[in-house]
Amino acid sequence: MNNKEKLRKAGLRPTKQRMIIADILLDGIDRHFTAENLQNEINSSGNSMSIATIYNCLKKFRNCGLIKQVESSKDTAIFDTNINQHHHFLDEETGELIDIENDEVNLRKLPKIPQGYLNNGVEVLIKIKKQI
Amino acid sequence: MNNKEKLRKAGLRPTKQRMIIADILLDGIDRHFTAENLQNEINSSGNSMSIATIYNCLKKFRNCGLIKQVESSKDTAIFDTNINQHHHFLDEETGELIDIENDEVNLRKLPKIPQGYLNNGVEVLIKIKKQI
DNA sequence: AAGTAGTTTAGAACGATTTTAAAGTAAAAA
DNA sequence: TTTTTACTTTAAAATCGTTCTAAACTACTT
Repeated sequence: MNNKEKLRKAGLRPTKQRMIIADILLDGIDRHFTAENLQNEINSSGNSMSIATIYNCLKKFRNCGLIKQVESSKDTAIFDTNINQHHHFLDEETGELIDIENDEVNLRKLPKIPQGYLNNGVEVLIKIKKQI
Repeated sequence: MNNKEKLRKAGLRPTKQRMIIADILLDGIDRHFTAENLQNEINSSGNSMSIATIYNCLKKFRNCGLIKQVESSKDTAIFDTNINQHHHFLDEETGELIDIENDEVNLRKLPKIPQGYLNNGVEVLIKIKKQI
C-alpha cells in the first residue's frame, strides 16, 4: 500500500504536506524523533513546512495510529514510527531511547485493571546509566 | 529521622523554604503532584514561595532521590513521593496516574542491558481507558 | 465549474520552566 | 561572635516547546 492509500485509509486527506511527512516517516524503518528533527529532515529533503503544520500533522498521525508518542518526561515530545507494542531503554542522562521488541519482555503477573477501565497497552521502560 | 536531618543527609542545606516543602512532601504518604499543585499546598499552609524556588527545590529533591519524577508525556512535570521502585496505571484521557506496587508486577524475562550500561530501574506503565 | 469543508501558514499567544542578577541566609572561618 | 564565603531565594524577564488565530489555500463533492 502506498502512502496516499495509507493516509486515505487512516481517514486523512492526502495533502502535499502530509505526503512529504509520510514519505519520510512511513518507510518501515523504526525511529524516534521530535518535531524539530522532522523539520530538519523536511528541510534537507528540499521541502519546507510551517512548524504549526508539522505539529498538526504529527498529532493527526498519532491519533490515527500511524505513529506513536513515547511516554517520556523530556521537555520535548518524542515520536516513534514503531507502532507495534514494544518497550524502551532510556538513558536519562542523554535522553537516548533504544527499542526493546515486545517478545524480549515477558510479564508473568500483571495487576488487576481498575474497575471501569480497560487495558490500553503496556509499556516497559528500563532506565539505564552509562557504566563508569 | 526528622526532615532537617533528611535534608542534611541528602546533602541539602535545610533552608526555611526547603523545610516547608519537606514538611508537605516527606510525610510518608504517596502522592503525585505538579509544581503548581505544590504551590497551592504551600499557599494554603499559610506560607508563600516563588515559583522559581519551587522548581529549584523539586529539582534538588529529585536529584537527591527524595522524590521521583514520573515518566509521562504530559506537558507538565509530575512528581511522585513514592521513591520505591513501582509502576503506574495511566489514563491518557485525563492524565490520572494510579500507583502499582512493585510486587504486583512480575517480569519473567528482561532483555540484556546494552553493552556499557547498567540497569537503573524498571518502570511498567499500563495505559488504561475508561470503559464505555 | 462552483461550493464547501478541511488544511496550511506566519505570526501571535500561551504555559511551563529556566535564567538573571540582586538581595538574603546558612554554615565555615577567624 | 563577627566576618567571610558559598549557597539560596526572589521577582521579573527570558526561553522554549507547543497551540491558537484568522486569512489564504486546496482537496474533494456537487
